[in-house]
Amino acid sequence: MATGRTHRPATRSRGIPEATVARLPLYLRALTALSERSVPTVSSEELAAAAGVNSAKLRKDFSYLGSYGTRGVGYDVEYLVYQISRELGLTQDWPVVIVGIGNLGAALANYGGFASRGFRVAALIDADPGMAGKPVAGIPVQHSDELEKIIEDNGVSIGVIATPAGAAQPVCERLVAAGVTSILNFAPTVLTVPDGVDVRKVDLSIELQILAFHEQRKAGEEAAAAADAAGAVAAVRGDSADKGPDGDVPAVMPA
Amino acid sequence: MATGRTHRPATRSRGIPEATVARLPLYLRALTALSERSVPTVSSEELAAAAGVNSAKLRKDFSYLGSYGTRGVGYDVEYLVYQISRELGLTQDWPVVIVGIGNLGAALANYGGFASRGFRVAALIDADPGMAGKPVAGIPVQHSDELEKIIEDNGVSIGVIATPAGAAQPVCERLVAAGVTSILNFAPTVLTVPDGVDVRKVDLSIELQILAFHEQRKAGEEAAAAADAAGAVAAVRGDSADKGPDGDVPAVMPA
DNA sequence: CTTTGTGAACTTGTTCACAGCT
DNA sequence: AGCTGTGAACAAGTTCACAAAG
Repeated sequence: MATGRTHRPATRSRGIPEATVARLPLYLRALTALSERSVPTVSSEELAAAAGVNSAKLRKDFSYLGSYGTRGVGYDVEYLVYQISRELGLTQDWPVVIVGIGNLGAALANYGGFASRGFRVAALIDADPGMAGKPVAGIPVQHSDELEKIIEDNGVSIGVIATPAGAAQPVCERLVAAGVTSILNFAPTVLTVPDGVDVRKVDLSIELQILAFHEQRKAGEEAAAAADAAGAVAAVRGDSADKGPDGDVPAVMPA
Repeated sequence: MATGRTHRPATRSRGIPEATVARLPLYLRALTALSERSVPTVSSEELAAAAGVNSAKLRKDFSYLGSYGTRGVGYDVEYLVYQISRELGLTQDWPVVIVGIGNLGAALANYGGFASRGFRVAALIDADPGMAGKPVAGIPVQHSDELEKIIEDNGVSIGVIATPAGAAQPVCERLVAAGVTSILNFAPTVLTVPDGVDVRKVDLSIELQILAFHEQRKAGEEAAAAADAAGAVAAVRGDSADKGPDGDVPAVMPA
């Protein structure tokens, strides 16, 4: 659909790596805190520490945006706040709808940091007619029949899905059909969308499972280290595997 | 602190890439759905589609776990569910505490998928004495004075932080001091933790900002494409930059 | 002398394409 | 014949280390 966009202004080719984009909000938050404390300038070292990354990465990230620092000095806080905000598109404000006003949807609607940075909750939508009209976070819930009309009237392009898993895909399709092109999905499902629509997912149980993996690995390392120290062979856990490599037995190679 | 763990059992060196680990929960979810529909086997192609990845990636991911498939046939659903569960550490169950029982904490406590897969909410903790004893999701909230005792008594190693931003770092430190080594952080702050402690963060406003970036880029592309088509030069947005490269002006290079 | 900005080296992750089993 | 498992090519992301700028 899009015309071939091969060239770009000579200045700086608009190819900010995805990993960098994902960190800009982090930098912006750290910078905003500095700005509130009226700190005028900050070095890559200090800012990196505040954002929890290393300074080389931060400098490289900023280099994709342009040359915004002063050698020997650092970065001007206000100026960087502005540049990053603009880069992220936060100088305009984005109306957002939240669909599915259960526990989570209500929590999201109440979330303060929402309105602060360029986002405005344009509507709360739920399929339960009993919810209609009830105010949540000061905004009356509307019935999902109104979904298309709300999207169009408010020019909404970002939708948040906080419905049960089963409802997510149909809701997603209605949002997209009505003109939404970015979706933040809290439902534990894979959403299928047409090209040109962005989906990001937030999934509690996936995050916990990743933590469990590392937690288990830590326990294994400990056991192995202990066995190492004792010079003993660790006990074999009884795994009922009938093929594939053995279960993950903490074995020890004597030095 | 850890003993040098350089060797490993000859079988299959325990080095599952992080990116693969992050996808295992996705595969597991798809497989569980198949299992519930009593589907006996599945091909990499089918499973990949269900998990929203491509089949080469899925096969490569599985190859890190071992050779669990059958050529010409596919993967045994039940068997894979078991292997992935074991790999993720979900065959044991993990007691979890949630600290900060506001809107979000309550929503998390009520989240069903929590208990289902190896995780058990061992306690809900809040700093407000008025909350103490109140049941949320059937579990009585306990006061934060009890935090250390709860962690130790229940052998909790995973903590979820759902407090306001300001409280997150102190809470984090108490959790870690009491023995927690994995933290899921919902507060919009960077947590600083000692080595050996894992932190994962879930941050609504970061996700929205990333979406806004892409949304803005889409709008720019559209405008540029339109300008292209018209053979006209797009209007210059009045940016008040005093240095650095120009604002992101959609310029056009005439062929 | 301090701190940025960035090529170049390195590491991690993805995709390709096909040999090897069943 | 069909589908997995995996080396090899490729792409993305990170870190190093230092020249250039103030």
